[in-house]
Amino acid sequence: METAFNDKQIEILKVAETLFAEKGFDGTSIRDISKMAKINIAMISYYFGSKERLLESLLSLKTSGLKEELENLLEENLEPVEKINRLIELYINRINCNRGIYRILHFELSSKKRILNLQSLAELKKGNLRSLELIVQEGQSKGAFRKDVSIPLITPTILGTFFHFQMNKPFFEDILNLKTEVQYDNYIKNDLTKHIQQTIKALLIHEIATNN
Amino acid sequence: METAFNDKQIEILKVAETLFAEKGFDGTSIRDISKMAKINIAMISYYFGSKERLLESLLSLKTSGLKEELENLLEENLEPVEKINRLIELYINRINCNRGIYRILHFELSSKKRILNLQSLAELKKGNLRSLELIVQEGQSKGAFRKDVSIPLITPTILGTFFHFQMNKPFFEDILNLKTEVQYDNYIKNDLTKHIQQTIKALLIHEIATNN
Amino acid sequence: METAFNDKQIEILKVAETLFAEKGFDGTSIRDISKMAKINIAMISYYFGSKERLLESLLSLKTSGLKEELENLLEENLEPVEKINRLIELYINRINCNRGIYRILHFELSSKKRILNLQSLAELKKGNLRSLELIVQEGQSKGAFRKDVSIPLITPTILGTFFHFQMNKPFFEDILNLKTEVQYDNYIKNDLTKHIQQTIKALLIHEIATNN
Amino acid sequence: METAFNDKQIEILKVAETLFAEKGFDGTSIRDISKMAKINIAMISYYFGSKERLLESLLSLKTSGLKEELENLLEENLEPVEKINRLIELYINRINCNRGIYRILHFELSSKKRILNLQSLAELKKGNLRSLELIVQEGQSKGAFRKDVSIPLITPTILGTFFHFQMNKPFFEDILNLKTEVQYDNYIKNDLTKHIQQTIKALLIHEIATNN
DNA sequence: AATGAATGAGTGTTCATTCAT
DNA sequence: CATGAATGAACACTCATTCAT
Repeated sequence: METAFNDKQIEILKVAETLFAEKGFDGTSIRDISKMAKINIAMISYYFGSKERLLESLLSLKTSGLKEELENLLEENLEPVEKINRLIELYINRINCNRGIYRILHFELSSKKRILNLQSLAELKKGNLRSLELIVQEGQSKGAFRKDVSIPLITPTILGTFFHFQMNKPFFEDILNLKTEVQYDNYIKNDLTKHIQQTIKALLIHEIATNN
Repeated sequence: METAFNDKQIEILKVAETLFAEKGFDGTSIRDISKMAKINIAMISYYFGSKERLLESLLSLKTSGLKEELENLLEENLEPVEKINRLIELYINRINCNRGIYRILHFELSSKKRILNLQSLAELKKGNLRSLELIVQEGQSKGAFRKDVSIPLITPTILGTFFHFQMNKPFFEDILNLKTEVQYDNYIKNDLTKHIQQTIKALLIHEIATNN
Repeated sequence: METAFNDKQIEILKVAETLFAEKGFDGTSIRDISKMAKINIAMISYYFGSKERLLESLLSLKTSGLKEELENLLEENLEPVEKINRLIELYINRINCNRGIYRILHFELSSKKRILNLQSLAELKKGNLRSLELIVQEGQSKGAFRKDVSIPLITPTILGTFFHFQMNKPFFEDILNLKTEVQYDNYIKNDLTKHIQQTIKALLIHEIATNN
Repeated sequence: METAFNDKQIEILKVAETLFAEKGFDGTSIRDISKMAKINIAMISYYFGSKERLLESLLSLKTSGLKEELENLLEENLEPVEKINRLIELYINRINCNRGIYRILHFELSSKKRILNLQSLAELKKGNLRSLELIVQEGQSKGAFRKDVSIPLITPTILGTFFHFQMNKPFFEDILNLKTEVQYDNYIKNDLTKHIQQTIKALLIHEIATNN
């Protein structure tokens, strides 16, 4: 638990999150951050060591707690299908609150040979997958879920759907006629979440008749 | 049809695609490109005007033909479910061949306030959506597909699943034990494609019983 | 006599000496010093005022006592040639113990328009020269030494020979096959010292025949 | 022979030499150089790759030709003692023309763990030593020189004396009453050179009587 | 008396682009 | 038509020093 950030550090992290989300990691300079956070440019190196380590701090801050939330969900007394729905809700909600950072986490980082704390990120992903496995296997043993489903590919479908929507925000705002930020957020909370839940549910339950 | 590129331009575009895929748009310098393409650094500005316009050229080159392929698919005499499967195959295959550029197209660009030719990209996306709509609506009118499906969200599920898998390549190589490039590619062509087809099929066909 | 340094100051000075010797004055940051001395970075400015004044303190500390040693030597009842030999020994030994600081004293400082306490350094050098003069003049009056020798240039020959050897340490380690630090130090104490003594003796005594 | 520098490069090298001589390598910024050379700051990286490689270029430029000069000297039909005198003259003259760079070459570099082209510098030094050896050995075989002299230590005495004088310029200007640059240069050309020649000659010829 | 926090100037280097030829 | 040379702005980062406590 070295993550005891002071006020200025938190301010920097907040600004960094915003800017990384807007312009990507490479696209954001520490000058941009220091200017928007109204701190001296040297403070970033001073507090975090480097731009990359700032990102690391941001990642660890934003991903903290997810593991616990998932574990709590596992303990709850719910039907498997309901657990899946809750898991999707939890994912969407959490990621929606931390859009920028999750985009970096899942996409920008993948394309770089970064040295950074990828180990802990991989652990996080593995933990998430393990939680999902437990839920699905529970449903399978209860006879509620089909058994010929590739569990590791469920997460890409959940998160990928969300991210693709998010990444093409202007396009969807246009064709779905979402004129305000509120409308857009509501669409995510209601329609998009339901679509993903519906999709995963169908995948897990649906008896595919004969072919393919 | 301004796309009459000469040999050097094509070489530049090829190199640019590779490097953009590897290191992202911001992460790639025109020095890198000019070095790898063994051309003078000034050529890029000379031929394409700027780094951004080089990207535009690359995008238009790489997305050309997709529209026609989709229209051909629509004309074919196939069952709706089979058309969907073919469409998914077509998407995956095409995108898999142009990984780098599609990643930029769908993710990197979204986060920038770029001035570039987003109009034509939006048109492309709209065309793609329209094709999908036609297929789904055909299936719905034939009674093969459910009617309470959000068609615009199908594309995010198809492409998002693929991209998320792609972007987390090292992670999936690890947990799926894909040791060689060939194994990885085969997994995409077979398992991942099938997963997406299975998912969309289930979504479109599955009669969701009572709740939700 | 403002030189009443406390423990921390002494620790800082010790570390500074080491680092200045290793990496030069410009090449050493007060961060390096504070880190190695395990004190707060602000301590250096606090205790010494500035990096330059830290150097001044170090110089005055390290050069203290030399004057007295020289004066004691003058008093001793020795033949002039033996006094010269002892003086050379004294120089070599002393400088060899304070390599880093003497290098800065004689070389690095000369190239800077430093404001620092050059006056006291000049006084020191003048004192040293005066001691040498007294010894040589004694030898000359006794008829042991030639009279056509430029006394001020003797010091450059003594110290310059030593410094040049020291500064090209890796080179001489190589060609003289000095594999360990001990071998190197022994070479200085024995061979190099003898070479300088031999050189100065020859210069002072040798009757140059006819030409030149 | 890659050393075909154009006019601007030569201008940069000239300025760099001056500034390195004045303020040392670390003490000189490429901004200083670019400002004094009236070129854009980026040109230094453009032409030389880096500040360190600029130094390398400067070194190779300034040390070129020395080897040939020494070899020519070896060929000449002169008495050994005269060859030594000429060698000293040659050294002093050459180094005096390239003060700054030789100071870096012999002193500043020694204190850094530089990766740079130290190999070629070591070769140069070895070559110089070899030339000296040949001359001294010739004198020894002719019976003109003593045989109990450490040849590798002769160079430190020659160069060290000169450098020490040079490095303490203000001090010697003071005590030797050298009021103008011309007086100072003349002192080097005449008195200092003669002192060194006298010293080395005495060392090589003088029969040390009994003791020591 | 002592220090963690903070500063502004400075570092070497790389950037996309332009210009003269 | 093509390019080597050149540019100024920007980059991440480190510097010695100061200040509030």
